[in-house]
Amino acid sequence: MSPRSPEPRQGRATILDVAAAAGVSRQTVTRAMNDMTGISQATRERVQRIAAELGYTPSRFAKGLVQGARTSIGLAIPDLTNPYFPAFASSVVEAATARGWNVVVDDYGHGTGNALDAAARLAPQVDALIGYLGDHAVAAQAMLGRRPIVGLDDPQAPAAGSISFDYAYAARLGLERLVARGCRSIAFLDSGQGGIAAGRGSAVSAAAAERGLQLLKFAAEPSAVHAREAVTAFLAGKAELDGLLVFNDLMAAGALKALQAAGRNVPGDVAVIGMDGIPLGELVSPELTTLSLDLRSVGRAAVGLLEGLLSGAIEPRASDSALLLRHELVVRQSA
Amino acid sequence: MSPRSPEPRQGRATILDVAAAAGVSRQTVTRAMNDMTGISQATRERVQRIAAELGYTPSRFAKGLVQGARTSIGLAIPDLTNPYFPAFASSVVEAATARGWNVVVDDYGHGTGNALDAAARLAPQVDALIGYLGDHAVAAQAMLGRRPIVGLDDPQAPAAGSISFDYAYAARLGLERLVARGCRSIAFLDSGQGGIAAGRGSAVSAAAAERGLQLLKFAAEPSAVHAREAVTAFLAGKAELDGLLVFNDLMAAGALKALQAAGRNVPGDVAVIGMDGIPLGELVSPELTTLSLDLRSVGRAAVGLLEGLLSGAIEPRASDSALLLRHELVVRQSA
DNA sequence: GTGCGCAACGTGAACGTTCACGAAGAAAGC
DNA sequence: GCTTTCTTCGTGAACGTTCACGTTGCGCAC
Repeated sequence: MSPRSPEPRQGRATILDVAAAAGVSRQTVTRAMNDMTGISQATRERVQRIAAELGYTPSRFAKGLVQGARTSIGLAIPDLTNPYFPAFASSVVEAATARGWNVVVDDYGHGTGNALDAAARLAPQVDALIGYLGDHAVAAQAMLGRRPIVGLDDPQAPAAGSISFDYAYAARLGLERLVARGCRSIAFLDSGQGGIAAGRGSAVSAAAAERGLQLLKFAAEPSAVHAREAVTAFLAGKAELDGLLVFNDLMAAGALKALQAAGRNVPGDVAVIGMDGIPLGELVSPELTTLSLDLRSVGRAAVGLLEGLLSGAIEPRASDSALLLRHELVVRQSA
Repeated sequence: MSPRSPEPRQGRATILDVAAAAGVSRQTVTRAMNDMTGISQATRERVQRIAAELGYTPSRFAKGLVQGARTSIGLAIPDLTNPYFPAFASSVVEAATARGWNVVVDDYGHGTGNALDAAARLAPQVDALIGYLGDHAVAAQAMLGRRPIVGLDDPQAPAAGSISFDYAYAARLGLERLVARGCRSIAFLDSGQGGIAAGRGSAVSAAAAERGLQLLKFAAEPSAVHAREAVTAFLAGKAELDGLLVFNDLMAAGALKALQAAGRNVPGDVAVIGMDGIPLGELVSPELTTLSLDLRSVGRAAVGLLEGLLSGAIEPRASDSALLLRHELVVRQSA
C-alpha cells in the first residue's frame, strides 16, 4: 500500500490526491480550482472534473494559514428566542455578508451560560467579536488578545468599540408621552436580570425623579410569559396603575395580555409603552406604542465599527469608537 | 532589524514570538497554553503571563490544520426576521454548542440571494451544513464535496440527511378542525414563494380534495404585512369566507389583523389556523390556533443526524437518514 | 561511581495550501 | 538559426501549530 492511495476512502481528499489523479502538480490544481491564469482551458476542466469526482474541497485551515484571511466574526447574544436579538443578528449577518465575512453565532442563554462562556467558545474561531457582553467585556478582550471587540450596551467599561443607547433620552420620551396622556400612576416593568439590563431601569428612575414623578418599579425575567405573570401579580396588589413603561417589547406584549385578562382596557385604563421597536409590536392588539430603535442601523454600525478597528482606521477606545444611539417614539395604539 | 522582532507591532503574535520572549521553545509554550503536563508550574505561569502581555492567541488555522478539527457547521436559513427561523436556529445552536461545535449562520433572504449563494459562502468555512436548501440541495452537495448536508423540507431530492414534515397529516388535521367548527367556505393562504414552500400548498389541496371540499387558494409573500394586504384584498372580493388556513404563523398574525380591520370577528365569523407553533402565536389576539411543531426537537434532530453522518454511524440517503416529523394541533382561540 | 528513572524542556516532521520563482516548450520576429 | 516572448506547468519555501520523539540534568538506589 503506497502512503497515498489514488482514491483515499477515509479522510478528506487533499490537493495532492487530485494532482496525482490528474497527473499534474499541486500548483496546477490550485490554478484550476481558483480560476487563476497560467493554465490551459482543457487542463482546467479536466482537473475540476477529477476534483469533483474525488469530492475534493480545499482545507480552510491550510488556506487560511497561508493567506491570513480575516473573515470570520463572532456574534454573542443572550437569547435567540427573544425577537430583538434575531432582528439585530439579521442586520449583522447582512452587513457582514456584504463584506464577505462569515458570522459565527453563539446564543449563551441556554441553561446557565453567560457571555463569558460564549466568548470562550468563539475566541478560538473568530477574528473579531460583536456582542452583548455586559460586565464580561474585559475578560472577553483578554481571550481575544489583539482582535477587536465591539460591545453593545456597555457604557461603563466600553470595549475596543462600543454601541450604547441613550436611555436617559428614551426614558424622558416615554414618560413624557405617558404624562401627556394624563397618566398619574406610572409603573416601570424592569428586567429581572442585572448586568447589561440595569441601564434602562436606572435611566427611567432618573427621568422620573427629574420630573418629580412617583414611579413604581417591579421586575420579571425578560420573556413574555414572565412579564405576563408579573403584571398579573402586580394588578392583584393594591397599587393604582394607569401608565406602564416596559423594559422591552416582548415583555410589553406579555403585559398587554395580562392587562386584558384582568379586564383593563389598553390604552383606555392603562397606557403601555414598550422598548426596542421589534416587528412583533405591530402584530399584537392593541398595536404597541414603543421606543423604537432602527435595528438594521445598529447592526450596520456594529459591523462598520469592527471594520474600522480591524483596518486600523479607528482607534480602540477612542471617541469615534463609541457610538451612542437614540430611540425614537413610535406612537401606535397602546399609548 | 531581525526577521522576528521581539514585540511585533503589526500582525498577530505567533507562538515563536512568545517562545523568544520567554526564552523557551515552541513546545513549552504549547504546553503552557494548553495546560499539558511536562512543564513546571513556574514556567507555565511565566509563559502564560508573557503570552497575555503580547496579546498572543493561537492561530485557529494552524491548530485546525494539524489537529484536523471538525467543529464548525453551517446553518443556511432564508430569513432571520421570520420568527420561525431564529426559533429553529436557536435549537440548532444549542444542540451544536452541547457538542462543542460552532455554528456559522447565513441568512440568504437579504436582497436577491438564494440558498445556493449561502451554500457557496458557507462551503469554504464549515465541515457540514444544515439548511433550508430547497432545490439547491444537489448543487450545495457538490460544493460541500464529502461533507454531509442535512436538508430541511426537501422530501423530493433529499440531501445526505433530511428532515421533512408530514404536511398531508397536518393539512388533514387543520381542515378537520375547521370543518368540525362548521366552516363551509374555507380558504388557504399560501406563500407566494415556490420551491421549498410548495409542499404545504399541495398537501392542503390534496387533503381538501380527499374530503370533497371546495378550497379557495390565494397567496402572498411570507411576511405579516404582505399577508395582511393579501387578506384585505381577498375580503374586498366577493368570496365567502368562514375558515382560513394559513401557510405559517407569521402570515396568520397578519391575517388576523386584516380580518379585524375588516370588522370580522375571529373566530366567530372566520376561524383561523396557522402553522409552525412559534411563540408569537400566544401573543396575538385572539391567540392563534396552530399546527405546531416542536422546534427544539427539530434542531436537535438535525444536529443529531449530522453527528451520525459525520461519524459514519448513519449512511447518507439511507432510511434512517430521512426523518419525517408531524405537526400537532394546538387549539387556542382563533379556531 | 555507576546506572536508572523521572521531570523538564527542545527539535524534526507533518498538516494542506499558496506564493514566488524557475523551467520547458512552442510560437514569433529578425 | 538564433534570440525573444509567451504559455503552460513544476518546485522550494513558508504559513503556525501539534505530535512524536530525543535530550539534558538531577536525585536516588545499589
